[in-house]
Amino acid sequence: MAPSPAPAARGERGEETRQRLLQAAIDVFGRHGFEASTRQLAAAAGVNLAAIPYHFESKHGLYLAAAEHIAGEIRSRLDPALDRARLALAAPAPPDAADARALLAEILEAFARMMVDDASASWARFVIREQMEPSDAFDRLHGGFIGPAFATLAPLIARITGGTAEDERVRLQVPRLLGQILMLRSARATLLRELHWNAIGEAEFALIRDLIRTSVVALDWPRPNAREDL
Amino acid sequence: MAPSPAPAARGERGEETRQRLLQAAIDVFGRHGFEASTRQLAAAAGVNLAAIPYHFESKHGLYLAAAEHIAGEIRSRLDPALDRARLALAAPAPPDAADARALLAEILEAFARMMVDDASASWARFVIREQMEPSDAFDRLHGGFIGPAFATLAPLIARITGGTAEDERVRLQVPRLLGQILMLRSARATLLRELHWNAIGEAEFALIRDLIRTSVVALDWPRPNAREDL
DNA sequence: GTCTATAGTCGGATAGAC
DNA sequence: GTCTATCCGACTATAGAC
Repeated sequence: MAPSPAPAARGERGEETRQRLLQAAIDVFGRHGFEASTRQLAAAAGVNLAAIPYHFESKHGLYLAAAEHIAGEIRSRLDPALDRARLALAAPAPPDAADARALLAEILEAFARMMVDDASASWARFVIREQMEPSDAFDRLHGGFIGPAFATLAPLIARITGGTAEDERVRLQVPRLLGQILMLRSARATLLRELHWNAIGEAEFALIRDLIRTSVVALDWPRPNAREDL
Repeated sequence: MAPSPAPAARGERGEETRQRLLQAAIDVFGRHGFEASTRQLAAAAGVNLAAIPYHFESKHGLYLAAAEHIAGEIRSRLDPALDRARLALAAPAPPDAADARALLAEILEAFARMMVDDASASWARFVIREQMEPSDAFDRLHGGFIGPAFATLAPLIARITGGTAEDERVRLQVPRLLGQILMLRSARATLLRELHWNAIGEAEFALIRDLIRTSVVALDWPRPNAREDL
């Protein structure tokens, strides 16, 4: 019944154990899903098995904590680009289509960087798992970063294509654009094999970035207000 | 050491048990990954637990058999559209850009149908899992349908955008286009929540189809040979 | 706060009756 | 071919020493 003690009440040693478990949990749960064993988790973290129920109440508690940690990490990576867009959208003079395209391209590029980064491989797996078969952890992911990101992207796209941020056609562009970047993880094995890549380094990322920019420019085409700029 | 008997040697009852296990395995493995328990699998199939090692040697053998079955199912769904494209590409007069666009749109639409169909939910989960964390089952998926599909899509896109099927920029378009459809599963929870959909029915699919067609038309833009047709 | 030891349950695979 | 019964190792969680 009694939850684990508040972080402030814990010593430094305890806090380190907590952090190690959290990091390991993201990786191991990402790879194996919730079915991963507590032994696996404890071994990966290099801590004792009994530390899991002590710090997180249960394996399930650790799972939820991992989801929240992921949301925080992702938000910190996307917020710089998202905040620039938020600022522009809230300004008295909202961005024109060209400005909106530039802001959007920046956000998508930050997202792609994340999908390519090895350090985020485990987060991405965790999130995609929850997308396909949501558990109660999905609420934390959605509230933590998915919802806020969507709320910024929809009006940004509306500035480019016309229409409003509530229009279904506009809103559908958000997962469409993100989906083609998400494939860097959700179709990674195919990508590497068919393009004969061993990994996604800077040279490969340059091609991906070009593709993103092109798809942003193509957003309002074949609509009449398409432009060659950006 | 001795593998399970050849299908022909098995009675009708045995063959039915085998099929039930295969169907259940695709669903249960898709949901829970390889960590799903044999008891879960047997219960879902409505057969005895001991039938798994009998028919498939081991849980792992059942997993591989499930991968092969999935490849066959997906191939049978995509082949009608893919074969039309193969025929056109092999013809003495290869398709022009407009024809290629129409063929491509058909293939992508068939793929989207599959991603939306409830019956294929379990296949899709299984495949995406293998993409993120490939096991030896991925080879069967790749050989079974991913490789052949890629081999047709790359030259088809080359006819639209210019360049050759070996060009990295052309090849990268394949996972990009498929990725924005794959999101129907890999980002399904977000899609439903943010668009306030309960499910993806015919009305919702119509919007998705429009988006696919638009993205095919936009493929060779801002290149000079973009056209307003299709 | 972290450890070892252990309780109680569930895992995959098999043996042998039918 | 299918079943029940069973082995034995791995599982989560807890108790209690330190």
